[in-house]
Amino acid sequence: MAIDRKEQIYSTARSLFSERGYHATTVRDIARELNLQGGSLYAHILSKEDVLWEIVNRAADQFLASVEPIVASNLPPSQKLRAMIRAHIGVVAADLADATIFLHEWKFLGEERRQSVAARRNQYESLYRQVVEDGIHSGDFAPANPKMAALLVLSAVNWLPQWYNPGGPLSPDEVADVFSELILRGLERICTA
Amino acid sequence: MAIDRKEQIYSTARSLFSERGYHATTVRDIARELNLQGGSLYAHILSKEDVLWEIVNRAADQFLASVEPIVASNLPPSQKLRAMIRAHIGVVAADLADATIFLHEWKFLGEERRQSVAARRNQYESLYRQVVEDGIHSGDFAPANPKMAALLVLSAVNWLPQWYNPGGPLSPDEVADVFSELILRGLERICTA
DNA sequence: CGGGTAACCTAACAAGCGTTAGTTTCAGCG
DNA sequence: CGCTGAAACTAACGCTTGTTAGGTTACCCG
Repeated sequence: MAIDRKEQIYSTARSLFSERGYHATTVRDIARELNLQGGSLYAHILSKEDVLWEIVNRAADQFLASVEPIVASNLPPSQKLRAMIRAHIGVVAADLADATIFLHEWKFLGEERRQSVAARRNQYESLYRQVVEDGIHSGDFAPANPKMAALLVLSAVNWLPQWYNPGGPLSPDEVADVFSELILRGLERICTA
Repeated sequence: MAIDRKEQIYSTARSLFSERGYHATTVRDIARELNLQGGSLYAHILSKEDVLWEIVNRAADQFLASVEPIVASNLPPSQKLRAMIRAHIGVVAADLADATIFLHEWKFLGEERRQSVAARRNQYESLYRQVVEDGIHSGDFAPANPKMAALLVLSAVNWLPQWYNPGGPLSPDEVADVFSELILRGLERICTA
């Protein structure tokens, strides 16, 4: 049985880091979950921080990879935004823990690594900003404040891990569609009888 | 000079807990900021967790107190929602640290206290849900999914502490108005030429 | 002036942390 | 069978954690 202990460690760490937070999770906690002694992990990992680093980076990869092709496509802005929200929520739903760690626990990396993650997070957010700005300039969107409009979208998708339950009544795509509709068309009844 | 050391401790803890997180902040960190020794704090506090408890509870008070009178008023739903968003952002802007701790660090309280906070958070969120549902039932809002619509509003206000800078170009009220407009009227240009 | 008290310091406690070194176990293979 | 290597264990390291006990300072009130 070619069990990959390293991956098991990452997987366990993902659960615990996202549940309790990085600092409240000890190396021995992770080991216990795998029926190991604390020190035994160091046959597979270099340090606790390295584990966090690997998890955060993989999550960043997932989010960026899911959204970049959509930005690069030539869909109209509103379709792009819908597709991006769908893609993002798909990634979140596939692993809530990854998303939580990517959003919150990355702060506990060392200076250098933290900056690297901050850059990728900014990169991700700027993709949303870019689509919103394109939509406003092309006239597809109302002449809103583009920064604030992008922030509204990002707020919606970034807050998702705090409440979304994959076993709940709405599928990831359904959640995405409802949010897209609300963001694009608004809540107030102004155009219909 | 009647300096209230207890309040100074709370204030320092607020900064540090919100910057580094509860577990990454040590009692000695707080003391150092006040030119004290670690143990000296215990003349004023009972435990580190008690400090967190006090901070979280005060923040919960602030948020609830700012929004409850609006819900109880007889404004139309859309005006209520605008006023609530204004009130919330006002509280956030008055102390970003409080908001961050209220949203994230409360999880590290002991079982009993954590449940008490969870209840108050639910109470707060249900106020928004209630206003949205009223608006939908009265016909002021489009017949959207009320849970999701409330979640969109809550996402926007809950994500605020992550990006809002009180020294930035937009005043709290301006931010609130822009968000209100976007949420109520939507981003897409559908009713205008 | 003198006694009390609140605030602080020093020093230490037990427990827990991330991490390392040395040793044991055991399957795979000549 | 005996060797090899990986993977686990035990045991400890140096340090930090939250917290406490006991002594010292300094100020208020009679």
